[in-house]
Amino acid sequence: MTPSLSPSAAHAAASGDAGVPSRRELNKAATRQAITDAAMDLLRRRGPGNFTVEDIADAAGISRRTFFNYFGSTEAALASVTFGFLDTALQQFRLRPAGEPILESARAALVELADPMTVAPVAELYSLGQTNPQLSRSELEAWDHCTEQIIDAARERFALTAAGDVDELYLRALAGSVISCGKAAMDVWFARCGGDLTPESLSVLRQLLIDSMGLLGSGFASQSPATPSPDRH
Amino acid sequence: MTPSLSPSAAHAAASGDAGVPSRRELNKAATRQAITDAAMDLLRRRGPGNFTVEDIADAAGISRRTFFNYFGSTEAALASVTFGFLDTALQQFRLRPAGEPILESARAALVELADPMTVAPVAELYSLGQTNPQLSRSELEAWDHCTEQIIDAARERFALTAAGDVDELYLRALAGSVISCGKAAMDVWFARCGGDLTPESLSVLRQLLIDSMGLLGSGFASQSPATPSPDRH
DNA sequence: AAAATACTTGCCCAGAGTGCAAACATGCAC
DNA sequence: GTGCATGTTTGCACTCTGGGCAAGTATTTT
Repeated sequence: MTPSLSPSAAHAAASGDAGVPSRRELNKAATRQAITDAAMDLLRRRGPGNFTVEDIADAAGISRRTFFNYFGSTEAALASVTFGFLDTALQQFRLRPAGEPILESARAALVELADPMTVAPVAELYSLGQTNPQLSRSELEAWDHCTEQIIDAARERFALTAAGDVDELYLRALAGSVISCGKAAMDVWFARCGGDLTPESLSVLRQLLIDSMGLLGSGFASQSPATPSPDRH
Repeated sequence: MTPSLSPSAAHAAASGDAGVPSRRELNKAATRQAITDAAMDLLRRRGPGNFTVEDIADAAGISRRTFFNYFGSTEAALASVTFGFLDTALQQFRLRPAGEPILESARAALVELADPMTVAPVAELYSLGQTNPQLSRSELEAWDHCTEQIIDAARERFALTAAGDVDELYLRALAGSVISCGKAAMDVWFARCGGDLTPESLSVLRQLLIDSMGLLGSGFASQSPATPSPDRH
């Protein structure tokens, strides 16, 4: 099963994304994948903190030095899983129509995450890394990186509908809150379902994500303290 | 020159907080402080990434090994500054009356941060560490830690007023959003005022914090950037 | 085929982080 | 005070990280 790489198409490579992936690109992607696979496997079998970069490199069939050409640390290799996960949400967000209320777009994007194929690696990573500080730190970084990207995406969207400058505080506070709520939903889901991937469990996750966006959209008005609308000024 | 440590009071030491601090506790606190001071000083003078743990230890007058008895890394030593900063906000939050709307409590707690003595170290750390990934990671961790503590504080508060179980999703989504909004306000402030500590700059920060809580309380209702309160300067 | 380019690897080195045991400081009882 | 128990610091030795460099190997271009 050789990849379809006709000589006539070869020149189109190296450009980056759309064209036929060159041999080099395929190799790099394969190596990258081999590394994260090996890392996940070791994480599963030995637990966090009980294996070295050299172990990963050996398992992936590359040298230790090459590992560092791809990732700066064990955690970075594992976090690439979370990055992929959050990129999924981000892509969904970008696909939403520009006129849609932004929280609705966020809700739609987050709900896409409650899919077995998408959430499985992250669920596993989460339960395994729960105890490891190094790992959690990388996870935080991934969420933060996603926040930055949502800020960009939202800024672009607002630039279309609004004339003047966009309020940076609005953008950043909103993006941060959306991500925090998504994270909260995931946390509660893990606590409640333990990363279970059954349809019922995923439906719980989906509902939690929807609910968290609902809370955000209503200004957290509901809960016990009787004042729904905080009078500012 | 012995500190007022009467024999009758001596037994109360070593318990943790309120009693007369023992000699050991004083020494440890002093060493801890010496370390973070030395670390901040080196950060100022050499820039992030241009000094080692050994440099810090030398400057603090302790051995490298002892440094690691106090902090797990250079970044951890620097992040203790941010921890202190966020603890200030947390204490303020805990002091608010239990009946108060929670977003109002959060607003009040955050506004306390816009104080020269409190914000100065963090402003410095922020501007110096802006470029350094290691450092930002530790900052993220500090904010996350604060989120966890706010969750606990809010849970306690709700346990007083509400009878049954408290909704975990509500708690976590709210706490995360509050922290995200506080962070967003700080980010915008740094971008706008560059960590300046003049009264005008601090008043901008105060207003940003207030505005971000307003946004949160209103569910980010205004989609157009025209509505939120105008920047003042 | 040969030259240009990109990727891999081994070698080397400074620095991070940690277990251990000896030295040292402090607290407590007599 | 003396002496013992307990907590803290330090040096030592060791493994692991992370990255510069140059030689080697694969891929692409001419």
